[in-house]
Amino acid sequence: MNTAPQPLIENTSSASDVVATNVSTNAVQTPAFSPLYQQIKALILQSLQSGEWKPSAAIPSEMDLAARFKVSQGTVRKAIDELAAENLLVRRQGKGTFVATHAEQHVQYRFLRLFPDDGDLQSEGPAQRQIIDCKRVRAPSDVAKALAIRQTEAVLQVRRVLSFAAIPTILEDLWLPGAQFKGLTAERLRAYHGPMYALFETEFGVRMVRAEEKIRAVLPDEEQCALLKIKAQTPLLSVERTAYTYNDAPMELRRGLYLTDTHYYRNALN
Amino acid sequence: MNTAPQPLIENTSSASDVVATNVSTNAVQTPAFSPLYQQIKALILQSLQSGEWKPSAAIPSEMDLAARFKVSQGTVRKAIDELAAENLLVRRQGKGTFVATHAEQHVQYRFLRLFPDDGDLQSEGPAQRQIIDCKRVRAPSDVAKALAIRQTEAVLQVRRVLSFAAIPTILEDLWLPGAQFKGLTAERLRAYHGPMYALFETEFGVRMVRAEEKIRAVLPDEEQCALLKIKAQTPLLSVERTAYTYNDAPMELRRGLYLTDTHYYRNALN
DNA sequence: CAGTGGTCTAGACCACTGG
DNA sequence: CAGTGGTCTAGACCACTGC
Repeated sequence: MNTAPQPLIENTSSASDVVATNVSTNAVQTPAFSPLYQQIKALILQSLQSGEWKPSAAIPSEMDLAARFKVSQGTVRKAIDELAAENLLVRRQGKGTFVATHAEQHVQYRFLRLFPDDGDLQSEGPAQRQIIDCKRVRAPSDVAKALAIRQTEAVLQVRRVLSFAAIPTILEDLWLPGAQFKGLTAERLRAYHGPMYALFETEFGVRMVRAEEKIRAVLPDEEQCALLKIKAQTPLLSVERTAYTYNDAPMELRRGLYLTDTHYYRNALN
Repeated sequence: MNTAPQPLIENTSSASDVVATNVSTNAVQTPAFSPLYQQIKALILQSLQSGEWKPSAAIPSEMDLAARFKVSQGTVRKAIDELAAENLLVRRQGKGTFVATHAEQHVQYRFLRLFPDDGDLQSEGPAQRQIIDCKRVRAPSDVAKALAIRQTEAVLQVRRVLSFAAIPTILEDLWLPGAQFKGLTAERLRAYHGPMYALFETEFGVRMVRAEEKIRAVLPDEEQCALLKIKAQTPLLSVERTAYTYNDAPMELRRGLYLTDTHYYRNALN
């Protein structure tokens, strides 16, 4: 289990052999000072990314990690604290620290901010999902740009409709890099029950870690009206999401149209 | 400067006189365990709320606070860490810890999530502001509910238009509880240059700490079209914001209409 | 009861700021 | 140079979980 202790960057040699200190390079004055706990954080991140610890599994205890990295428990703790704050890890007192997952989340749909006007939660039950299409295409230029791939590369394009209480509410198009999602088909999407991002984790080893959304108000075209069963001139929320895995690598572009007659997009500002 | 040490709740008497421990009440089994640093956090919060430390001023050093509260520096540190994470305090290494403010913010408009399509920042210069109206009215029922006041109470209603590069982009109506904002007039709003929330801080001692937004897509009515100088059937983002001071007390209801032709609402998901 | 995360302390040293 | 926040350690004890 325990791999060999990883080398830690010593910014300078000092007291207890691994204490971080500043190093004044003569080169381009980049301070480049990195605290020990940041280095530990990076090492834990590596293990997460490499798949050493699978989603929903427990990572080693703080004491174990402290021994492995040859630092104090407090330093490991601070590293884990940050990773937990970023929703990459989940701490559970008395049990351990676990790799976060999009499945078995207390709130299904971690990234979906649409809520019904009345009932507080998305407690109208899970959305009904209808996969319209799933095909392999050459990446359009805007998609290629968003996913940081070349236009010559293939992407998977999925179109689906989500309904709440049998009312079509969300029309989504999403694009995934073909390289990472070989073998994804409409059938597999239909067969899977649970969040799509959970399927990505278990079937393709791709973990969506964060996302950015650009929101606009738009009017739908005829095709969109038909799919959402709405009349023309119905204003819709256009939600363009770019989702990222580790290392800020974009892995999904998603364009959603949200019907906001009986739902609203909720956002908290701090 | 230093007030007398505040009493700390001892969940049980233990080692060093103020260590937090669980107390098993025989009453309704509420654990009611509160770590020391949470109590310290609450005390700091009190001082912020009472105005002991003004916005943009420095609070006492960690060592001073530790002495004042009779706890270790580490405990004060953890309390301040959380307050900084909630944007109530701002830490500056080598200088001190300061009370956060809506003025002199690195990004003006802390709560405004609208960005231009091209230029990354809101670097098209500050928005041009036009105060349309500022009047005192009896609180409509929905406003009263949002502000947690009675319908019989007076509220200030402000209407304004924000323009970017001379293009009207945001039409906002906002309601403020009359009790806290006595003497606010259109003239004073026009005279003040800087974020409105900064004016609230300096002139009325009201600090907006967090907010929640409900976002929808809507079509404007004739009056709104005229104010924004757009043609009918232009879809707009409807952004309804409730802003809170300390203790989660709602202090503002704001309804904005955003033109998203050349701007978008940006949101980060973690 | 052992093992895990959570809190608290005391002390040392580092990095940054400003006089 | 003194003062501030930032990092790191070592050790103690507490709260929670599950066997």
